[in-house]
Amino acid sequence: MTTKVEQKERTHESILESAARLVREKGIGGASVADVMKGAGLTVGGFYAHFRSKEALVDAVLRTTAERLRESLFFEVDDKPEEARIELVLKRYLSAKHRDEYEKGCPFPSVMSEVGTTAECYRGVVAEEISNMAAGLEEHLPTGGALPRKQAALALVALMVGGLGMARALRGTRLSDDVLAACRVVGARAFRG
Amino acid sequence: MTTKVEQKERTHESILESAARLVREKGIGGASVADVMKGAGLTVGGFYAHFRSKEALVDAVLRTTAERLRESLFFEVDDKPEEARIELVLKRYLSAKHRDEYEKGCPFPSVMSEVGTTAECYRGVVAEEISNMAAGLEEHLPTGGALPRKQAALALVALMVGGLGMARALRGTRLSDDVLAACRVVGARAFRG
DNA sequence: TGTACATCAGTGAACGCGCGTTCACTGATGTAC
DNA sequence: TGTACATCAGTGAACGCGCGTTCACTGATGTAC
Repeated sequence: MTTKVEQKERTHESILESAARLVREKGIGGASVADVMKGAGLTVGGFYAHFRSKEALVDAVLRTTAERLRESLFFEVDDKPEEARIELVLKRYLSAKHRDEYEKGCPFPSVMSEVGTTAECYRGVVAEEISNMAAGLEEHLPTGGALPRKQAALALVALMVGGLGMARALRGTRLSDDVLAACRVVGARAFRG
Repeated sequence: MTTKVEQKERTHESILESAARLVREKGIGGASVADVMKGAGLTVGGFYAHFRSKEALVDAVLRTTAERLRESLFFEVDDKPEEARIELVLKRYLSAKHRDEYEKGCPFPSVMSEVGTTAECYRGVVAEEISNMAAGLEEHLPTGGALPRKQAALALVALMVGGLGMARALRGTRLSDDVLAACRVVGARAFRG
C-alpha cells in the first residue's frame, strides 16, 4: 500500500525528472513550468506544492543531473589501465550519442550561456558542480604530465563542455563531428602533458 | 549636408550596434527588439523599416561581431615571433578584460547554448563563423606540432569559447580566474603539440 | 525661386501569445471518536 | 467497525507582464512644375 506521503514523493521525483529532461533539451528559458508539469502528467497549478519556485526547481535539476553525469562518466574507469582512462572518459563525453541525446546527458552546455548572461542566480550551483566535475577528473585520471593536475583538470572541463556545446550548436553540419574528434585528441594529449 | 538615405544608413548602423551590444550582454532571448531600439535612441515600431525580423537582426549581429572579433584577435599577431603568437592570441581571448566586457567581445559564449537548444535557426551562421575563426588560427599560428593543424585549430576554438563561456558563468567566484589561466596554459601546449 | 504634392523614417498604441505565479475549488486519503 | 470531519495533492482559470510584430498616423525631406 502506498501512503499519501509516498505518493507525493513519487510525484515530486517525476516533476524533477521531467524538468531534468526539458532543461537539458531546451535550456532554462525554454523549459516552462507548464511544460514541465505536462511532462510529468500533471497540470501547472500543482507545481507550487512541490517546489517554492522555478528557480528552486532548476537548482535541483542542475545538482542532480551533474551528479548523475559524474556517475556515468567515471563508471568503472578505475578498472581500466591508467593510460586508457582519459581516452575512455573523453570517448564517453565527446561522443555523437552524448551530443544527440541532450535529455540524458550533461546539463552544462544547455545552460552555460544563460548562466553567464541573464540567469546569474545559478552561478553558485554551477561553480559547485563544475568544481565537482574537475575534482572527479583529478581523482580518476592518472598522475603525471607536465602541468599542475588542478589546472589540467579545469582546462579539460572547459574543453569538454565547450566542445560538446559547440558540437551541439553545429549539429547537422560537417563541423560537428570534427569538433568532437578534435577535442578528444587534443584533450587526451593535454592531460598526459 | 546629409541626405535622407545617408541618415537611414546611419540609423541602421546604430540599431545594429545596439543589438550587437545587447545580444552579447544578454544573449538572443535576453535582447528584446524594444530594448535594442531604445539603445539606439528610437522606439520599437520603426525597427521593421530596417530589418525584416529579429532573426535577420541577430544573424547580422553574429556576422559582424564575429568578424570584428577576428580582427582584434589577430591584430598585428604576424609581427610577433612565431613562438609568441599563440600565447598572445590566448592572452587576448582568455583575459579577465574580455570576460568582463561582454558587449565588446566574442558573441559565441553568449549564444552557444541557445543555438544548441531553442535557436536552431542560427546554426548556419555560427558554423560559418566558427569555421572562419578556426581558419584564422590556422593562418596566423605557426606550423608544426604533432597533430593535424585543422584539428588543433578546431579544438583550440572549443577550448577558447568553452573556457571564456565558463569563466563568464562563474564570474565572481574563485574558479573564474583559474579557468582562464588553465585554458591559456593548456591551449598553448596543445597547439605546440 | 516658390508652391503643391509624394515619400517614407520613425512614433506609439494595439494584436495575440506564452511566461511564472496565485487562488478558489474538488475529491480522495487520513484521523478522531 | 462506522461515521463525521480535516487535510492537502492536484485542477484549471485568472493575474500582470514582456515578447515579436502590425498598423494608422505624423511630419520632415525630396520631387515636379
